[in-house]
Amino acid sequence: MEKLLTKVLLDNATELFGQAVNENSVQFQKTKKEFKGDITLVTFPFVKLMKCSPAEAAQKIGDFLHNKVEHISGFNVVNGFLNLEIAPEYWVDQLRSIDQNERFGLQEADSKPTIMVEYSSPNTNKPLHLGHLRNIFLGYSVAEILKANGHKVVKTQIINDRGIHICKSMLAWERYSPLNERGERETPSNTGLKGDKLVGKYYVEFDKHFNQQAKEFISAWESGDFSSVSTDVENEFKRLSAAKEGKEDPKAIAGLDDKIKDLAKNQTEILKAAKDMLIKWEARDPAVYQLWTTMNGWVYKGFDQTYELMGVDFDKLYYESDTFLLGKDVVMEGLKKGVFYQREDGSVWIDLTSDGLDEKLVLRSDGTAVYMTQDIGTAIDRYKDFPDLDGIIYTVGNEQDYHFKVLFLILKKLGYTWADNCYHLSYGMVDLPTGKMKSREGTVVDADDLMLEVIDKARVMTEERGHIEGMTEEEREALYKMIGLGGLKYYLLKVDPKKRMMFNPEESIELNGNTGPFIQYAHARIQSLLSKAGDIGSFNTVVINEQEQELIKHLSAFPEVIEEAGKMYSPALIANYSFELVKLYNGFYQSIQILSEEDEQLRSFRLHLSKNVGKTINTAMKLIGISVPNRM
RNA sequence: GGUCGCGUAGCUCAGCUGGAUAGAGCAACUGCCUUCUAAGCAGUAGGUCACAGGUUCGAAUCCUGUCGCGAUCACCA
Repeated sequence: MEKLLTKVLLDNATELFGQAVNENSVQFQKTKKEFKGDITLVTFPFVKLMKCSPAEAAQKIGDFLHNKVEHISGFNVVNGFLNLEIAPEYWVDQLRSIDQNERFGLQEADSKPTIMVEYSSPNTNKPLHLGHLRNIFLGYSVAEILKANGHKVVKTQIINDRGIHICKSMLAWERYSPLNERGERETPSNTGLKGDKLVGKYYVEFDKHFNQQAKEFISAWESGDFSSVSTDVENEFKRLSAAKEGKEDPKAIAGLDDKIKDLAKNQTEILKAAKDMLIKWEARDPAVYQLWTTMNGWVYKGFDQTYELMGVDFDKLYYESDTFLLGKDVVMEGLKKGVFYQREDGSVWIDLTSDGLDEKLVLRSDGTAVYMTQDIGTAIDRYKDFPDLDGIIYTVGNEQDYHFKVLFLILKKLGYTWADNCYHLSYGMVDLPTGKMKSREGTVVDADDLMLEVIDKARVMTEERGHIEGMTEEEREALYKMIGLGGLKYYLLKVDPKKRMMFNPEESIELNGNTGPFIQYAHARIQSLLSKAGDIGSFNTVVINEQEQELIKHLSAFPEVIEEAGKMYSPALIANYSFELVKLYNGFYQSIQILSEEDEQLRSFRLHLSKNVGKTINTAMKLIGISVPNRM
């Protein structure tokens, strides 16, 4: 309707305004609740052209549209705002066409270019935590939203399966894992621990010894004992300690203490051992490689379990161990082309100062790759893997904003025009009421624990309410899972992804208000209603009330919401839309009777309306990865 | 210190490509289940949109500055 009205105004601009007008000056908005009408035109932009007061302009345009456009049944003017009223029959027609469209809101599948969405990039030395949950749910949802917009989507994850951090877990496991009576070290099968948890446990174990060894160095140094370190280290320690003298600012002192700690850490035997292991790994040392394969295997099994519970999947997996060497030749080519430059020590850099950024290293002086090198190579590689790829979306926290800014800029400078289609889906960190999540302080919320907790909470609360008689044990378990995870996903996705958010454990398992279960409940009620109704018949002419009209109006907006959510990469728009829809429906549901309505036409209309609200809830929730029950 | 982001009700968040009297949920308080699922509905109360300027017919929204919070600025990943 809005498009139609805009077109009518533009087509008749000369007659109305005396000259052609820019499309941007035609501003429609939803009519505010307190005024009569459905759609409102802001008339201020036309006042000058028409050389009259806003009220007169509105009156004139209102008269014109009223006569010209079929469904405009009336209008009123308030403060220069033209509130247009749309005939109820128009909305009834809208409902009919929504009803006939099984894929309401969705664009034709695969009608738009292919987009890759990378939405998980776990390290294999630690289990997944709450931050990963936001990341993964967000990326999964955006992938689904893009599909709904007609894009072909390749879901992917990059698995960080190599590097010093993995070696740390490996080393600690070899050194500190107790042997059982059969002489075996701990494994997932002989401990019953999930593989990622077991490996994570040894990463923590490494850190413990690591810190202990560093501490020993520092106390030795503080007592003047430098017997086990080089004079360079000795001098550096003395320099840092001297710098601390006389400093008042606790932050500055803490910074220096950190540097001292790093210095000590670098001297530890255990870190050196881990580094040796990494070198052996890179040389494909059979024993190290074997250990690496085994332990990563445990982790993947653990991750798979977590992903399954989360209800997410991937079309293509990338492993860093396969890709970490990529990009070097591209850098060498870029060097020849003059995109990069080489310093005396042989390291390769790019100067981005003219773009307002810094100089950035892309190859170390020893010729090895850095993170950036790898990312350049990997991106190019992905376009080789998927020749019809149009863009890549990287779902990564906003702490890496700078990295991606640089990455895309480099790709562009290297001449890859598709760099413009790469997008960093940057999301804000998740905070806890107690502050930031810090692994060192043990305040990290484990993904598995959290999911089991919300499911358990859903169980307790569902049993309390007792709508589950007659359900099998399996059905009940599925329901608890649906509600618990629905609540958690909704909680994490309802806020704007770009924003830092607060995770309140209490609120995340709430069932009332703006929550997943609230929306699921509405769906269950609708299904219950429909199953009691039997044949829902058909309707021709009905007189609908304001609530019904508002509901249809809101339903009609669904396709645009999906489109907007796709453009903004924002599941939050879908969540908020759904919440509004359910609030409107609940108001309607509670204020009228449906099954006992005597007017057959009206009864049928209301059932159709309910059915389509249910259908839309289902579609919308699927887009944010949430399933909806028929009973709860 | 440079760069980027954020600051809206007691709490958590919408609204931000400028438009009417700034909206929800939670928490608090009032009502509503002999009637389709009360995980619901109706209502009351709660605001210097961090602060100060500027642009505009009109600013929570755009610009500048100040304050506060966060991130980032590695031959780490």
